[in-house]
Amino acid sequence: MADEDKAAARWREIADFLRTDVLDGHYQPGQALPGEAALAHTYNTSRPTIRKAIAQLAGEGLLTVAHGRGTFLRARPERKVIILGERPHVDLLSPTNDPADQGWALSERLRKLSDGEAPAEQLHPYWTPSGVDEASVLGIRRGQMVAYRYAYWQHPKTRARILISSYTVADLVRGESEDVAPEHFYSHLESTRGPLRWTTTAHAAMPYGSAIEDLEMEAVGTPLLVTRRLMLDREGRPLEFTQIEAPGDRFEAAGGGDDGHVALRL
Amino acid sequence: MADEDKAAARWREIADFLRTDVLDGHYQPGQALPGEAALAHTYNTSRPTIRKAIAQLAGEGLLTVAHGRGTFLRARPERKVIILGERPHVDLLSPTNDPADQGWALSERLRKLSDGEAPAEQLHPYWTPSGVDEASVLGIRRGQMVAYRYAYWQHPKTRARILISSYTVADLVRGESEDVAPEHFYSHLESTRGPLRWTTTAHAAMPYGSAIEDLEMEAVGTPLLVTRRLMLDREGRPLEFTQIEAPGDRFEAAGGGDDGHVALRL
DNA sequence: AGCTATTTGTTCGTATGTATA
DNA sequence: TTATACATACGAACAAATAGC
Repeated sequence: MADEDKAAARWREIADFLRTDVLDGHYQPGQALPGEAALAHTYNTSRPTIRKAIAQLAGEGLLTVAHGRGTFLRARPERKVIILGERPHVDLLSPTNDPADQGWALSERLRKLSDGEAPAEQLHPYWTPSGVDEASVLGIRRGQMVAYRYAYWQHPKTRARILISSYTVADLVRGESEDVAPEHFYSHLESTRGPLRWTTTAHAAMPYGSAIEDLEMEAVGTPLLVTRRLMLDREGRPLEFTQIEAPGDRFEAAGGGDDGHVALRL
Repeated sequence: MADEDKAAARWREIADFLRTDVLDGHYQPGQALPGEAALAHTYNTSRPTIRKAIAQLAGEGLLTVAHGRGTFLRARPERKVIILGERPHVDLLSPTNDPADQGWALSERLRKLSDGEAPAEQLHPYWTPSGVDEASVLGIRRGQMVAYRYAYWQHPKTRARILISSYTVADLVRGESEDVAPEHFYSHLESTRGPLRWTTTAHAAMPYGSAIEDLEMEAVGTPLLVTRRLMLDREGRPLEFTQIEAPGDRFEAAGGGDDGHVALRL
């Protein structure tokens, strides 16, 4: 008897209503939606239910919620392009590689983090045991040592941030008497294991932990775009990889060969 | 008196504890975590708070929650590769293009959706006004007509699904007397607007609406990997784009040129 | 097949804290 | 300072899915 639609949970219905409103252009980017209490009244429900619906849309990247201010339609920024598969394959983390050459700056956050040291010091490698991820990509046992380098870069105009990191199989750059200097990693590997080959991939994942703050991402609704360039020796064994982690709402990866309004070659 | 640290919300603390457990390998992929009631007791809190913490980790892609069964450590499937920037540029949605040639099958879901019609009918274009997204990519006014084609493909072995869709500026494939047949879209555009150029990009976004079910994605914690190939005429004007939407935990995009265990060329 | 216990899902009410204008 | 708006938290009740007997 005139039963309502059926299964759908109330918060899903409401999320659907709000999503339709948003996609139909009822709100302008940046515009505030009615408050939670108002919405609860409008839809004749409770605040927790409204909050669940809003959380859903925030998780879809459509809304952002600001404590004490309100809930807003999220503006979609233009995406910058990260170009992949381009030669020559420079070491983006070499101390001699200046981000300014690429139109980027070292991130403020990086400067703050490296309080006791000169900023450039950050580009020196950390010798550390490989985690499950790095080990899998490099085809080594988990725990085998790698040289880890990283830097946060920031796009001066948009202030968008990226994290560039590199993992090198430690054995290959540790001499018996003395380690290879990081600025010579690539040339050393080329001469000892070359000719080198490269493959580049892009994938997406959800960020967590410090990555969210380090890249200044919205905590929800923004995936991480990971562009990864793997260096292989002449026999196809992985030696190193450099990856760029970037907020998925502000960057895209492009195959080489087009004009490219941008930026960065991996 | 002996107040705890300070700022952090209780559910964040608990999420951090659980995340640490997961990343430290306290659980095996697929293994069930303690129930919500048990966790609430363990952490001396309420079930809603536990649920918030679990929802956070599910949103990070670490856990999956199954109604009536429990909460489980999410297994990370191997990623299949979508190759981009490769020639020749075939029309993946031409009726003459058989998914089986690429090692794929039309998705079961597509068959079900096309109940009244033959499955191949789905590859016929829908003439429809462009939405904000398509209009922006094609550089046309929102609402200007486009030819929309799509197909769901499924990888037979992994059962992973992708959505391939294409938007063509309608004016270019509508004759005065008769429309261009979809299997001749590409050759028609080549002859009227060629020589054609192409650019390919990949980006990430959060899925919503029917995409989640259509691609059989977990509702939370999985971004969408969108690989998009844009066709440009000799003057650089966009004519068409084909995009592949794929679950971000099961696919990655790769620049052409490597061996590739794979699949599909865009 | 059916029943039951377990587990997660939904919803409400309520109270209090914190950020912002 | 005050008002508004979102954030956190608890308790409770019932619904729905699942698994085991």
